[in-house]
Amino acid sequence: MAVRGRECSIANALAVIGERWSLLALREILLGERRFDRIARNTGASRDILAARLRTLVEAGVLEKRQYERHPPRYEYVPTEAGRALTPILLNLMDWGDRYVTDGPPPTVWRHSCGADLHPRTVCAHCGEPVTEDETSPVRIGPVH
Amino acid sequence: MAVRGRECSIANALAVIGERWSLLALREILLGERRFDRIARNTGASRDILAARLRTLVEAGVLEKRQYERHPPRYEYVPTEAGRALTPILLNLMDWGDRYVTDGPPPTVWRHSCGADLHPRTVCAHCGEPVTEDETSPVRIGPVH
DNA sequence: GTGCAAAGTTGGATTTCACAACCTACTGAG
DNA sequence: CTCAGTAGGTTGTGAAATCCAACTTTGCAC
Repeated sequence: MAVRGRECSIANALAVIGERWSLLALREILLGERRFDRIARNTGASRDILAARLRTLVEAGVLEKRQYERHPPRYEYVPTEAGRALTPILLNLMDWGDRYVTDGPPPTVWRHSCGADLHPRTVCAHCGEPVTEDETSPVRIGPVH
Repeated sequence: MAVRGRECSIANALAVIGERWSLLALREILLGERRFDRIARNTGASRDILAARLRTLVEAGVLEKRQYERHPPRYEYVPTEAGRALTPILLNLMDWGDRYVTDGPPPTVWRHSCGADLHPRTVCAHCGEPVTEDETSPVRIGPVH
């Protein structure tokens, strides 16, 4: 898709969710918000840009636009499976922000079903050991165009 | 920091790494590239924007700019601890892109030190169980300004 | 018939971005 | 000595995206 640069699923993913307000809109939706006005207020995005981003996300299959009222027509945005699969990314992003950007205590805390406050850890699906930079290495890299 | 919208470490993180080319530059650096020209070519970013992004990342403490040659002055960019801590986010992003965006096989494959091809899984640091949307819930949410 | 709400769209000013060209300071080839 | 090449940017210009406020549409409550 990308005309230039390395062929890479990170670039492809960012083409879908990498615009400025996309991930914040998805954060609100995964927090349970469903409606345009509330997503706009809670993210701070301007309404025209938010409308464009939501349209992109629907076209990409990350969100579904559902009519919940016929007269007058009213719509809500619900995450698809692809949208729900972004939860780990948002939690890792929040954790990184808590550690390295936000001053003071974390503004938002999540709880896991086990009862503990949720701190995400990314592990190798095969062996279960944590993934850190020195435990991983690229074995095949996408070509640069 | 953000004038409006929810107080949230996701927004704070995106203020640092959410610009269009920042994560792709970090991808190259975590793949081992260190030099401006190679990062520019491999990402496809224009040189002026890349220079601005790298400056932001250095100011934010994600990268360190190191002089490796005095005459003429030459610099390389190396990740700090905060930069290396982005590895799980990039791997999760790549995995999501592989699954939901990229057509065909994954362009880039990583290997974990255990020997297997690396597929990241995000788990609860406390109990080790996978983190999915229905196993998590926000318990305290940052206020909206 | 006035006010309110939801879900956007429209117009205009501002800001950012992309692209090519240029600059500085060296190195190596001929 | 001159020319090409490399590294790491900066500058200028025009195109594109963004921000903001106001407006629209459809219905409901008073």
